[in-house]
Formats: sequence, structure tokens, C-alpha cells
Amino acid sequence: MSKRKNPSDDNNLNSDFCDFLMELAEYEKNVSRNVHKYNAYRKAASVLATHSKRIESGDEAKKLSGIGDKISKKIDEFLQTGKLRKLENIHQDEDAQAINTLTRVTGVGPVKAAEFVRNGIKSIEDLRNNIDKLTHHQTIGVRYFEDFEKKIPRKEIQDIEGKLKNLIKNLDPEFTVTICGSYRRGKRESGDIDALVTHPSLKINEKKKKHEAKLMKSLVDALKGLVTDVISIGDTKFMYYCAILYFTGSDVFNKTMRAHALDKGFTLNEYALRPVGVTGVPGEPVQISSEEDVFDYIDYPYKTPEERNM
DNA sequence: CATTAGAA
DNA sequence: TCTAATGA
Repeated sequence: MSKRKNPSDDNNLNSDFCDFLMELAEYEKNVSRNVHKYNAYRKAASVLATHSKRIESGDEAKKLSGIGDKISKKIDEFLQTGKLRKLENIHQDEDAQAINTLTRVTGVGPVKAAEFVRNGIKSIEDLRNNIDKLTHHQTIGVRYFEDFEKKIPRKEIQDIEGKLKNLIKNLDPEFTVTICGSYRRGKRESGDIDALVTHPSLKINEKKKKHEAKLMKSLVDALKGLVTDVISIGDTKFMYYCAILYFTGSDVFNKTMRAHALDKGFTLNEYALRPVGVTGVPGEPVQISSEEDVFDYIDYPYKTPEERNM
């Protein structure tokens, strides 16, 4: 549930361009609602981010794929003046700013944000004073607004993990709980906590949807002690190792692994690993009994979760 | 890309 | 039913 965007910076020499491009992208998506411009800006940012030499002019940039006339000119403008008129204007546009901040509340997207603003609701505080105009989801979003933007220290996650496990194991010792995400990759703090819960009878008896449902509801009830607010409840999804793999990430690790699978003749996703026939398309999911299996099949050197921090 | 809430 | 929002 982390809403913070991860820009493509760190050690790229065009990061300043990337920054303004990303800002433009955000603007296009939240305020104007132009997904194309949004995508255009971000692909441009991404090529610039990977390009291994500092761009000195718009024309130079223009050679890169994804950078055309407009962006090329913006790069020039930025290079000369240290600024961007378009961005300056956006910064001065109060409503645009308001939309951007409202959008940080989970449950509030570009459309609602715009609607709120047009109805004079322009700040988090305004939202708090109009809690009657919010959905349940949004209410939680504003109630914990600050908390949601904070990172969660590993130790805190650890003890939630402990409580969760006790609760669940006591419910039914067959349950197994795995906290994935950056926590599993050993990070000191995380944006959220991804818990994967499985039960053996769910793995094989896929057919018995009845048992499945029972298990799920008892699980949900058991969680009531630990959980303070529920945003939404859905109908059970099932995946296993592929899911653990997937939810452990990181995103870029997943991408590279998927790509690798691909040229080893497999297609990998959150549910399964399947061989791809040259005819064009894929077939029966291969049997996976561990995360390692997945690596094996596509003969990709096994990486521990800690090594997946790419 | 699939899943949920909610509204009217 | 559709539409908006989340995630990953």
C-alpha cells in the first residue's frame, strides 16, 4: 500500500531530467488525465535514467528512443534556464497542487480528487472535516494518512509476524505464514507487510471450494484481534511458490527473472511457470515444489531473498 | 490485469 | 451495471 513513487535516480547522471519528467508525468496522470502523456514522460525518464552518459543537449537526447520534439525542447530549456516554465506554472496552480495532495490518500484517485477540489475540499484537513463524504476506504486513508506514509521498522514487522503466526497457528497449525516483500529480502524497514498464508488442504483439494471458504472466513475472524481496520474483503486467491517468489520481489528482480524464463522457453507469472511452445503459445504449468524449483527449471542461479534486492 | 466497493 | 481505485 505504499503510494510513494520510486524515481529512477540513485546513480544516474541524468537524474535531474528524470526528476522533472517524472513530475510532469504525475501531473499528467493526476491533474489532466492523460495516460498517454503520462506514459510518454515516464518512458522518457526511464531511458534517460539508464543512458550511461550525461545528456548535454535536447538534440542529443532526441536520439534516444522515447524522446521526441517536445521533451527534447524541455531538456534544452532546462539546460539553459535552470527551470521549466510548464512546471513553474503547475506549481502555481493551487488546484493542481490540491489534487496532487488529495491523491496521496488511499482510496482517492485522480477522479475523486478533482471532484473534491471542485467542491472546495482541497486539503487533508478538509477531508477530515468532511468525513461523511468519504467511502470507508478513504476514511481509513485519512485516519492513518501520516502513518501510511511512514516506513515500518523491521522489528515492528517482526513482532506483528509473531502475533500473526501465533494467532493463525492456534487457529489451525496447518496454516503457514510467510511475510514476503522487502522484509523477506532483509530490508531494515518496509513500506508495507505482505503476508502470504497457505494451507495444505487448500493446495490439493482445490475442488472443495466449501472447505476453502470456511478456512478463509475462520482465518479472517481470527485476524480480528490483530487487525484494526478492514479496507476490503474478497474471495480467496490461490497461488503458492510462484506467488511467494513474486511477492518477495524486488520488482526488477522479478522482471529480469521473467525475462530469463522467457528465453529459456518459459513464461513465469504470479501463478505458474509454463513452457512456451514455439508455435507461439504456452501450455501446462510445470509442477513446482519450492522456490528453488522455479530457478532450476529455467536454470537461473538460485538467489536468496536477500540477493533479490535489485 | 484482476479484484473490490459503491452508487444510482 | 459501471466506474474508480489498488496492487504487484
